[in-house]
Amino acid sequence: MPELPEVETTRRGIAPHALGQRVTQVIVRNPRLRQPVSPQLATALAGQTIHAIDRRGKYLLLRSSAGTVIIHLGMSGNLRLLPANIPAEKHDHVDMVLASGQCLRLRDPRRFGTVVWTEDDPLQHALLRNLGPEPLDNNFTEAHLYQSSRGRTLSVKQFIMDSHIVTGVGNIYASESLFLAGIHPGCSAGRIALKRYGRLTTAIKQVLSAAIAQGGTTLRDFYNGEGRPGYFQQQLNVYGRASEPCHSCQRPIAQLRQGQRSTFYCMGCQT
DNA sequence: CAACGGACCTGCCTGC
DNA sequence: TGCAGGCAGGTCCGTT
Repeated sequence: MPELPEVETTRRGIAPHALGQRVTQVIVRNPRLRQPVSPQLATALAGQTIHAIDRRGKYLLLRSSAGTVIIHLGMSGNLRLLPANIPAEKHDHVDMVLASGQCLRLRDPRRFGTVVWTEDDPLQHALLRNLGPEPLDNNFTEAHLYQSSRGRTLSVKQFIMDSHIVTGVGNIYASESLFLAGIHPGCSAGRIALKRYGRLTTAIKQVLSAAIAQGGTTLRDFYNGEGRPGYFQQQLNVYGRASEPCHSCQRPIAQLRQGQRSTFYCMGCQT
């Protein structure tokens, strides 16, 4: 489900209500996520105060003085803040109850998400250590994409979806960014010139920023920390628009399959 | 090392 | 109505 804009939207939604709050209780109803919920989470986090909520790529970091909860929402997860007395539903796997009477509730039907506890520097955790630059930071540049793609034969779409190259760009925003940059998703990453990577870098930053401003993209089941959907789907140019007319040239949007994922692009605008 | 397919899960939609 | 098949916003792992 969530790419960087949806995770950032979640972070902004929960931060005002959760920052400075003490966690009174942690309820783990089902620890069987893609990797098991840390067994020590409930004991370690209870009694701690959340003093920062950060994001690294698609990971959320709930920081306390004793340690950090690292959360990934997988394909289908959401993290919402709601009154703790609202009954949990089928796929509500983890509650972090706050002193305010609200709770942070993780719902994840497919259980591809992750909830782990670490007492070390979370940025050095195995899940985060090798991530590429943040796409909205100044150290994400065309030079980085250009240099790290030399000698690579895979498609540029799969290349920018590799979190070790740049983190946070998922299936929707990869297609959208390539459309904005005018680059065919099947181009071999290693054969793209520096100048084109300049356009792609700009496009990625633009698309992600615009999506954050709209509260993310809600196709099916994304809701932010306060339970509201995003609106960026109204501005999608190619994703999910197979055979509909291109907003720029009117030719029908094409669809193909890359690495078991659907890709959408315009045959006229992207070369 | 890089590329690729498969694995992990459930829900929803389509078509027979 | 029931059932099979395919698809879905992510990432890791094993094999070549």
